[in-house]
Amino acid sequence: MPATIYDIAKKAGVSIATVSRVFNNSAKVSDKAKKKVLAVAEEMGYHPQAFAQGLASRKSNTVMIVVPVISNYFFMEVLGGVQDKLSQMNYELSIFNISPNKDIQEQVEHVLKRRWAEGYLFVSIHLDESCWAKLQKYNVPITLVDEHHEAFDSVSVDNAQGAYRAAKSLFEEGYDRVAMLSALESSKPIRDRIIGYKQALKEFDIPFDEKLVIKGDTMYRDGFTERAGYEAMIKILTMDPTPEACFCASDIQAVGALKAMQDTGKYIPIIGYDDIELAEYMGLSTIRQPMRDMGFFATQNLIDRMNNPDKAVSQTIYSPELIIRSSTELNGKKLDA
Amino acid sequence: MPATIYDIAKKAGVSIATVSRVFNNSAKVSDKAKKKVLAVAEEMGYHPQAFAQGLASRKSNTVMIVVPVISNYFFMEVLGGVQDKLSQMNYELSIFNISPNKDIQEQVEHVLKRRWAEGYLFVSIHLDESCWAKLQKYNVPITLVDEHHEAFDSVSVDNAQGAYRAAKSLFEEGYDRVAMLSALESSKPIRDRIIGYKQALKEFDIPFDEKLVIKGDTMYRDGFTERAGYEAMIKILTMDPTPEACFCASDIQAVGALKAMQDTGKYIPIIGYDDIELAEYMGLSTIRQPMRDMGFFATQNLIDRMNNPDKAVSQTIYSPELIIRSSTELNGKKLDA
DNA sequence: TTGACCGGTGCCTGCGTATTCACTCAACTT
DNA sequence: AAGTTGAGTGAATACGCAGGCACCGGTCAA
Repeated sequence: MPATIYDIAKKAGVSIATVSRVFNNSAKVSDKAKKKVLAVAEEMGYHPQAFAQGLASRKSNTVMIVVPVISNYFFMEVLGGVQDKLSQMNYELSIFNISPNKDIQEQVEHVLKRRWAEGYLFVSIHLDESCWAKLQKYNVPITLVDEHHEAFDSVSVDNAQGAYRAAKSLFEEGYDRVAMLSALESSKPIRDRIIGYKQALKEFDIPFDEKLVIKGDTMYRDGFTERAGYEAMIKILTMDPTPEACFCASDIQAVGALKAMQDTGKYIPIIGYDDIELAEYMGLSTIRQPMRDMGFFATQNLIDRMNNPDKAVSQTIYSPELIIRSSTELNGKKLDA
Repeated sequence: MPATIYDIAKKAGVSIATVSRVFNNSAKVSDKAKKKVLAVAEEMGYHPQAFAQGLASRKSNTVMIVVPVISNYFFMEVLGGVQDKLSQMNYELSIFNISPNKDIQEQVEHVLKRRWAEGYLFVSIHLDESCWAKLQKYNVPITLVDEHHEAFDSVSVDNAQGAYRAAKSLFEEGYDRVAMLSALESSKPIRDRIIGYKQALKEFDIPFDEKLVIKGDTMYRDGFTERAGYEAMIKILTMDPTPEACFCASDIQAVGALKAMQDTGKYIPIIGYDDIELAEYMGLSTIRQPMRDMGFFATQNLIDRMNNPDKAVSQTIYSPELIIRSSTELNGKKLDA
């Protein structure tokens, strides 16, 4: 059996209160007592038990990330940023993976009710209005990442604007028939990006053509996969007439799209979305989302709220940045990559 | 203030014991009492509090992953597998990120002492013998992923063999001067892969040339980055004589290497390591590690041990698989990608 | 000398739950 | 009829720790 605070107290000849103080740097403890306690603790391999501390202090020092898909570039980067901040602040990190098979709302509420963490980071969680309203009642610090709601702190990127910029850059190059390589439309970012795409169309007085919004067939990860991108691009390239350029809903899909172009030997300019690290090395033009920064900042924001529950709700919206590389420079020519 | 078990008990006209039983499906509770309790709980938004449950039951139902680098393809895939298993079993997931700035051993022990989780998954944690010995004393379920030690359950891939196969395949193609695009040698997988590389050299009676083991200059993430791969490949391509082929220590580095070849216009066959999803779409030959499976299996293994602490220690070693794609087919020609 | 003050310390209770044990009451046995 | 079961229940305690409060001894100023 692992040692408890009582064992340490007894062996060190002090009360448990003193042991507790030593481990919490709280109040004053004489150097002598402190050293003795630490020595005994070291000897017996003691350290306060997280759960007991949590219960007694009503603090878990834990932030929980609630997220639907874990194996995903966007999340991985956000996670990196979150962790950067968390280790600065000495907080624990838990991850709750929403299962797509069960009711999302129910799962989210269940997590909040258990009160495992002091603060929650909802990453890419999209709910409808009534659900958000219910969540407010829990009165728990929640920060949204990649989503936006007036009742919660949020950190997001303007997806419509990103798509708008991407599409616009292609129209400006003189392409009229610009396809959008899409993904599952149940994904909110996709819906927003389609909005941005349409907005650009409108600005250039080009009628919206439903047939130019294409997605793949495999809908694993909502269609944000290389495979789905490959499939979609094959469809695009076999259209008649072939679209002149393509805006992809994500870099990952763009990778598959590039492969499809190689395999078929037909090339059109494409632009991705995200600016994952690979994009630079693939010469992929894209829309940059500061994913890591978003994770970092959202975490900071969340911790701020945990420490000050009454502060005003803040909405942080990053502007997506257009990054031009070689994948949009070519024109009917083979990609030099 | 959130409701407690007492509030529910009082309002439902039963004792707290009964409420507890309802939420734990333990023993027998009359249907009538059960329904009443659930109704009241629903009404008051009650759910047992994780920390109190944990303290009282001495079970946290939590698995903790201990890992040095979070933003990393290998880890992301492993994590996906872990999560797949965990959600099947209804376990919580925590992540502890080892900081490179502090003493690893100390951090690991600290984590174990707190007893936050019931089982630990050490991913890519490499310690020396005396450290592993110390960890045994904690007598806590630990499963190693991407590492191997006789005292712990482990799930790993034979890195030496993987590198051996990669190098061998290049030698068999007739190349003699095969460079190894390496990374930080403090990384154990790197050391093992160098061993495999040397082993292949030996088999083909080619003397080992230290100068052919090249790494980049940026050592962020131990050198497992696109950038480091790019830098290293530039070095390789400017050597005189230029190596005839190259074995890369990871696919990510290989991506950078491919870019370097494009930028310089000099191409040599290369082979990567990992088989990340992208590799297929970049035509990158590589050594496949079943990362997701490893995560899944390791988790299963860990949970087995949590339920049966006395079972025999098991070492699972996956055999890496050689995947040939276009990046090794070319010969002094431009990559068709 | 007295009283205020302060660094240190221990006792005790509370945190919200699981669990043991004894108990009740009705159905069932012989 | 008395004894035997067993499902269902509640009181009490344990879990390991934090924190409030009281207390103790010494210092310093009045």
